[in-house]
Amino acid sequence: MSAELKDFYAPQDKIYVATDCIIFGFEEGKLKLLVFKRRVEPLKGEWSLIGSFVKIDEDVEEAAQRVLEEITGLKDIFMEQSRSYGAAQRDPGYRCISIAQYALIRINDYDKELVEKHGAHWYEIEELPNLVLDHNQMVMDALEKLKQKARYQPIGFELLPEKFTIPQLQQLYEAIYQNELDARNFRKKVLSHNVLIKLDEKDKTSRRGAFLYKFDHGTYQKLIKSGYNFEIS
Amino acid sequence: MSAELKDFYAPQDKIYVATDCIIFGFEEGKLKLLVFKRRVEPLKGEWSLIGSFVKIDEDVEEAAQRVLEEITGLKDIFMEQSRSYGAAQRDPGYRCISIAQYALIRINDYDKELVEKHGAHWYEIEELPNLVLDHNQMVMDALEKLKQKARYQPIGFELLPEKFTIPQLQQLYEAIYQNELDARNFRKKVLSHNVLIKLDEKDKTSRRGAFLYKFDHGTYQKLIKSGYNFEIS
DNA sequence: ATAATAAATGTAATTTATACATTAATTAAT
DNA sequence: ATTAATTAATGTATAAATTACATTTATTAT
Repeated sequence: MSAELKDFYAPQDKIYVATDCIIFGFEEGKLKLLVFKRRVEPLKGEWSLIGSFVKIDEDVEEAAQRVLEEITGLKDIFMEQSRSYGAAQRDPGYRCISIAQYALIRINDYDKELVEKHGAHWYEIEELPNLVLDHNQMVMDALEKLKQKARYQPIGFELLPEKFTIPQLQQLYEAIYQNELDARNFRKKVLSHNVLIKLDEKDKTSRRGAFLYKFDHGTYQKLIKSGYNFEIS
Repeated sequence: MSAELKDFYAPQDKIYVATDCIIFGFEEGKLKLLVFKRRVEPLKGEWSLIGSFVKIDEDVEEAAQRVLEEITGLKDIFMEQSRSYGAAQRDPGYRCISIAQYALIRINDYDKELVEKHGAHWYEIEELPNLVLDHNQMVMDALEKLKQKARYQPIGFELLPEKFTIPQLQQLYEAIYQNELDARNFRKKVLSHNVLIKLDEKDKTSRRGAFLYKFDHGTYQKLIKSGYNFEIS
């Protein structure tokens, strides 16, 4: 058997596989990121994304969901693969590749308690501290993917409470796209897709109060099956 | 030390990391994919993407370039990460995750000779055979990424010879998008970006002959720096 | 000289995106 | 009770982009 084929049969180089979670949340009109104090040397105590090594009998997605559940107590969180980071020298400790996945979660007080127990902190995306290794790059890449995805699929709703107002939705898109949108044009556009259900309730955090809406998953599913394009702004 | 932290310090589960190459080419107006006869059991002799295990001291990108060079003799091929495949049971042999990368190469006779030596074959993308494992899925996903990318960045030129005609370019975009385009509108649009240089030569495979163009990398670089959007159709 | 082929070209109609200012509902203060 | 303050809600005109569509031109083969 040739050396080449032998390698193929019995490859010798196993590598640690990790997954790191870019956890986005939305609060007070700001896009936020959940970061953690690193618990191990080297760089112990530095800010870091949360991650885990992938276990031998575990899907990579499972590993990420496991980590998220440990931290937030939530199951079935929306998550998308961002990309993998495979540079040989990316981690000074081990040879370790990482598959970055971004998660969208609804921030609420319950989450925040759990989160604090893990020494974590919600940072505004515009005010992130330095993170260990290539984690800042991971955040930038994931944000780019989120921007892309949000433009064509209504994943933004994963970041909002079930009931939300149009101005809240606009703030969210402004935070994701990092630019301002015209209120009239925005409202026209999102309502034109007919996937929002107007409720009889109002959110009363402003003086006048704004009507609450919810996302119509049923209509949405029908529309995507018919090839409808959900471009927003 | 807690069990959790100990795991973190000395993780036990190393995993084989592979990279698989989705190699696109363009010939006779068709988008094509380079596939190989699998050389090892199980599934020996079945059609497969080409790939390799990533070596312990090798970047994942390096591994893919190494494989590509072995097969085609070409260095510095255009390549983009598609996504990773991390299901625990995806490969019946080993626990192995794979990072799929798609490559765009200019098919020519020289390549084809080298390629045939490796038991490979250029299949039209519309007529792909069954591939081993999750490789058909990898192709579908990579094609989707290629479509996305081609819409906003002129990567299609990586698939064409240095000199090409507008009708060839149109055929290429039709093959990638898998739909037909209007010749007048297409020409207007691509020329409007001012990144094509018209040459004095004609390609004479048709009776009338069509003017050859080349891509103006310099102007392109300037334009992207100024934030220009290269949407094509 | 003619026929066959594919390249090259312009315009009008439609759709989509953009810019922009006022009125309406409600609460807090007096 | 009246007024002021705040933010939600709304329409229209203009500009820009996209789409649909048919004829002429250059060249080669007969």
